[in-house]
Amino acid sequence: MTRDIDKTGLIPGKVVDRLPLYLRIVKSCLNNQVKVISSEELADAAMVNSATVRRDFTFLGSLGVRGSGYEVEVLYRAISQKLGTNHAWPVIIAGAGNLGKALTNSPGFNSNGFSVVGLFDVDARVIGSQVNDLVVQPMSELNETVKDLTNTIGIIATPPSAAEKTALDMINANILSILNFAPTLLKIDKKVRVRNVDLSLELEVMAFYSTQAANKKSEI
Amino acid sequence: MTRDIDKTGLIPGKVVDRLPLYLRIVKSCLNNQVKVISSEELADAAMVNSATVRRDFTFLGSLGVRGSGYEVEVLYRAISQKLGTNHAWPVIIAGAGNLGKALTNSPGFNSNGFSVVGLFDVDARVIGSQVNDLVVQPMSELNETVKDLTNTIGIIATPPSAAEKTALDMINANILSILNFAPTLLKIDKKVRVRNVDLSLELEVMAFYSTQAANKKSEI
DNA sequence: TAGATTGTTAATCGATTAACAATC
DNA sequence: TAGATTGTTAATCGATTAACAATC
Repeated sequence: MTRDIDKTGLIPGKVVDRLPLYLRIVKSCLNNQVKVISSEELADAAMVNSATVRRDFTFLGSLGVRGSGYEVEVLYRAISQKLGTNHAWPVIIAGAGNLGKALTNSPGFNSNGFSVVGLFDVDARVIGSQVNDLVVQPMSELNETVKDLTNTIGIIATPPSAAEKTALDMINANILSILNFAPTLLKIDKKVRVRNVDLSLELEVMAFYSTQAANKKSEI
Repeated sequence: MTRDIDKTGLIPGKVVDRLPLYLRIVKSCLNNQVKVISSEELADAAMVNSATVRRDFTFLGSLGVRGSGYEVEVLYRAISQKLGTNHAWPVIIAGAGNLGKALTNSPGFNSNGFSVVGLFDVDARVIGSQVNDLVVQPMSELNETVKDLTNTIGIIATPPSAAEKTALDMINANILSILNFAPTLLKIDKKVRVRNVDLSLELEVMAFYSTQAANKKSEI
């Protein structure tokens, strides 16, 4: 995960990174009719320290009740609001290969306010094909599709070679938040918010720890 | 990205996280016939501080030449060795949906020593279908496929509901390193190295920064 | 020798957490 | 009032980085 954007001025990036995790836990409490949760319980579920939880929540205001804990409903609203997942986020995906299709169908991309409203590709062989309830559109239709939307988030799920051009097309369509799944560092205008997600990077880090473990075993 | 495994004792997790990035940059130098690179140049490419680069490299030994820089070839070998990407890593993927197929075809999963050697599913409708040069196998064949391999890495690309059982199947097949793409925290034996990759989490963090930016704009 | 860049020290910065007064 | 848990302080821990002596 690359840290391309930060500097909120207000709330530390590390805290922001934990909010979605808290949100997921709190939502499962909601589903299970749990009304109140303590920082200790939440900390257990999130695998962090309870002081960290309490400190993190102070960035959302004074939400808890001393002696009792946090009302789940209150937490849910506060975190959603802070993340912005309480309102709609249209998402468009460029690249209708396996990854693009996987993301289009992914529950995380069609809940919490997010919904995939367009799937684009340049390959004539996939344009027109059906994915879920979407039809793959040519990239040339991007502007038209997003022109009446606000705060559209663009996902780059193209091959690395096409990533840069795709980013420019998105910016041209006034998309200012881009999540890039192609393993390339995009060299684009700083006013655009870019987050890079590199799936194979995780694999290499995993290899490191496996090597460590294997070495340790062989020492015995 | 969750920090489930750490505690190398030797090399800090933050440094490990940067090694794959350095490796990619160094590899591109190799491809471009660049023989020597300074910490300053590398830092620029990786978007970190040059002192950080030099400090990170001390964990790999004393690799540089004062007054000149680092030999690209030397760096490449040292980082590959430390990460373990200098030897073969068999990878098996459970879940032959769009995500599983995307990962199977992903260059990052078929380079740097990694190669996907098996793709598994429980759904009779996809078992037997061809993905790249692999045929989707039933989960019941997992043990047989990996029994002669060492250091196999298992990828969970199943729906969340099947993640836990899949993890147990992998452990049963003696797979001790698991990369989990399902949005569930696996409750399994601590001897198994698990890394969780949550794609939608990134989307929520992105939403936060977009909200920030939108708010800032409306303040003007 | 002059110029450059490493490796390392020491300072700084930021994040985590133990501890506890405040208070439900 | 007794018990529990928050919100916050202060200590600790770890990571980053400026600065520079070492040295190619």
